[in-house]
Amino acid sequence: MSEIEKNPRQRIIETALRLFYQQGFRATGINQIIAESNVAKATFYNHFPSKEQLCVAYLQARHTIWMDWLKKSVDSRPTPLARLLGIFDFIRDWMSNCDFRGCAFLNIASEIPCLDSDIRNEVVRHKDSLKGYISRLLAEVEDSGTTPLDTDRQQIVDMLYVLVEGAIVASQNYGQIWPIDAARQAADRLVKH
Amino acid sequence: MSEIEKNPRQRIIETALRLFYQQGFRATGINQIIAESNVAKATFYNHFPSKEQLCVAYLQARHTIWMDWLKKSVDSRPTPLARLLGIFDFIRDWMSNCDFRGCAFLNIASEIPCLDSDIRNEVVRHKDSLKGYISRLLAEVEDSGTTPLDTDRQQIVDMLYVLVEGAIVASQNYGQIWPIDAARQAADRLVKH
Amino acid sequence: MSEIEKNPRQRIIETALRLFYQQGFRATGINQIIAESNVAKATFYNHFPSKEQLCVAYLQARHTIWMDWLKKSVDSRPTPLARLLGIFDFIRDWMSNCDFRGCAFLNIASEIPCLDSDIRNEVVRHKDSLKGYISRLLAEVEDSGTTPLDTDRQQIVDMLYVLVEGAIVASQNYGQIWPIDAARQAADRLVKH
Amino acid sequence: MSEIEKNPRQRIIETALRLFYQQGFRATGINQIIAESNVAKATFYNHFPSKEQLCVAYLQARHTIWMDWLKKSVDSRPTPLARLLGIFDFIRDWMSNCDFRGCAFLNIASEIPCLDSDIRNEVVRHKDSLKGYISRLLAEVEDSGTTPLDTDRQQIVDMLYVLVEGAIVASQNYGQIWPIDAARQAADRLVKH
DNA sequence: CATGAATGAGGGTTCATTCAT
DNA sequence: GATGAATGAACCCTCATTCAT
Repeated sequence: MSEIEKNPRQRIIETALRLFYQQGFRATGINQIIAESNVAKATFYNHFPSKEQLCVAYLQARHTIWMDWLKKSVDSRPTPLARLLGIFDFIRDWMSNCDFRGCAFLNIASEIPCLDSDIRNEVVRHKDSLKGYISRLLAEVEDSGTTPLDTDRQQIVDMLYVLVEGAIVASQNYGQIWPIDAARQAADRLVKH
Repeated sequence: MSEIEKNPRQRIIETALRLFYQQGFRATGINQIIAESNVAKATFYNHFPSKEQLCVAYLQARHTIWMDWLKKSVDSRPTPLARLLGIFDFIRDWMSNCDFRGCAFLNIASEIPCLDSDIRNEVVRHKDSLKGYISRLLAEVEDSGTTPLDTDRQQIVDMLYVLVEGAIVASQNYGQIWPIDAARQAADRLVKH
Repeated sequence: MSEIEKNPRQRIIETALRLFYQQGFRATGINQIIAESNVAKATFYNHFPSKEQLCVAYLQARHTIWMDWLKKSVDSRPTPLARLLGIFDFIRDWMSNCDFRGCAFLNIASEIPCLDSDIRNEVVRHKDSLKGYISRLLAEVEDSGTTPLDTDRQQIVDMLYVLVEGAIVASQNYGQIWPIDAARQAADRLVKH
Repeated sequence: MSEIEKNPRQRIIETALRLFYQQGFRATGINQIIAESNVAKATFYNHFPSKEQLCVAYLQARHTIWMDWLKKSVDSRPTPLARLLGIFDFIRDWMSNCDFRGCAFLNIASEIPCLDSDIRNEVVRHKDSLKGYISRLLAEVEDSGTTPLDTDRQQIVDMLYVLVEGAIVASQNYGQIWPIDAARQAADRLVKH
């Protein structure tokens, strides 16, 4: 099925997935989006009331895609601990393949200072979802282990989540992999001790 | 000394420090900068060849200011360990006071995907400087301790740096303090064990 | 009968009566009209070939409504003279209740400079009708009076009509009632002397 | 001096005087204005912060021009009464020459329903000025007359003002001269009796 | 060295209308 | 007869930058 045969909304979303991520929100004009989506300007505005709302739809689509990537990668690991740390292995692969562009959500959030906006809400929802996923992976580790964690599990989750964020942005900043490895090692220690 | 008496370059830098940080790079127009700097448009371009170069100067100024804040806060702590962990205490205070706007450098980097640009280089320099500072604080902890760290010191530095970045961006995302506390606790553990 | 049960054409006309009058012709978009009429876009164009033709239908509907208002008000007065001057009393009430938005027909005419258009023709027809009504009311005054007017009746009609128009637009401009009172007083004098 | 040599602001105002009057406010796009003014788009916005503010400037320029026309015409009449009624003679000439486009101020007001806007304020100022002028002309008639008016002068002024407005809009509506003559005749009677 | 005027490309959005179904 | 999708031109406005003075 050629690109042109898909419905306009889908074409717009796919273009947004590419351009918003690679160029940023403000750096990407509506004109470029409609041009590369092969869509008339009014058609765009029939589907999305504003650029901001397209951004919300973009983040929702990105959330699904990225979480699928993550889960698929994590599920391929053999043990609960490998799956938990597999988050960092996935981030390693993903960051290597995205030219170290980093997290689509944090990048957008950097451009939108206002905390209570539809866009920022979508970012928080994504991170909540990620944190929930970390929590479930950690629970599996606990269940499988002989010795229980000596710390409140939620505290460990928070630490792991912070390590994930740090790994992403530090790797993005340097355009290098080592921050992810450092985060993985730190996570490994925090979980084991 | 009234604002108007300062030299134009300084007024522009101060305006940029405010606007670029609060609004973002692309969201801040040259017109707003020159208007709030009480400077003629051509005067601006006499001092800065482009908006991008102003951004570089902005980041350089911001680097000095932020590192001074950090060091002043850290220096007030009594022990080497308190100073090392004091980084997170500082971040707590700072983020509470900046409306959770987060790191000026990472925010700009999110808007500028191209890795090899003057702006991104300035961001890396800042983070290198921060990492070096962490390294020195950790060295003081080591020197004062009875038992040496059982890990390569640079590895710990990397972990701590990643925790710092994670603390900042996670706190920025949620508009809340808990990620900083989680990072501090993780750092505490990593250093002690 | 609920709004939604009326036929589409009627719903469109009623929406146009509201929006064209309150906002103006050009300021009111087709999209707003179809949205507030709960009508599909193509349904609209099935009933009206163009926005301009909707405007014609709007003016025709407005003519009926406004003349009914006028006549109902005038008919409630006891004497021929009271009825003639009752035009101004009606305008007083009407302008007070329409937020001084003024004459729907003159407002549209202001937006459509071209004299020979369907829209402008509709405006002229309305004003001819109004002038004819004034003429009939004046005839009743003449018939009831002992002394005939010393001037050609049509001349008086023209003067009264001009006073009516002046009362409306001056009151609209100022958002005040006094021009209508002034016009009434002038009409009173012109008829009596 | 060729058109192109005048300064941009003046060229823009002159274009606005032509286009806003002939086409209307909303019907005239900024693009047409800048094209016919031979001005770059940004140059336009350097001189006028918005289309609305250009409209204000347009009305101010129009006020000066129109009042000058009026006064020059009135001043050429021999007696106080001829000068007072000369207002209608001027309107006759003016309306014949403007293709019955009518009053620039009332036309704009028809497009801008909101009473408390910069534009509507400018309209009111113009009409206040016109009414003041009528008042002064009437005062001269009174001073020269043997018998004083048996009515409060301000009441007569209001009537005359309403007649002027009615003459303009009725003539505009019909594209004919007779409403102006009717208004003149009514004014004549009101002043004499 | 400092200035205000001017630029043209592009920003996001809405317009009245037509089309296949 | 009724519909929702799609159109492209036009809307008002802002952008970073350059120029003559």
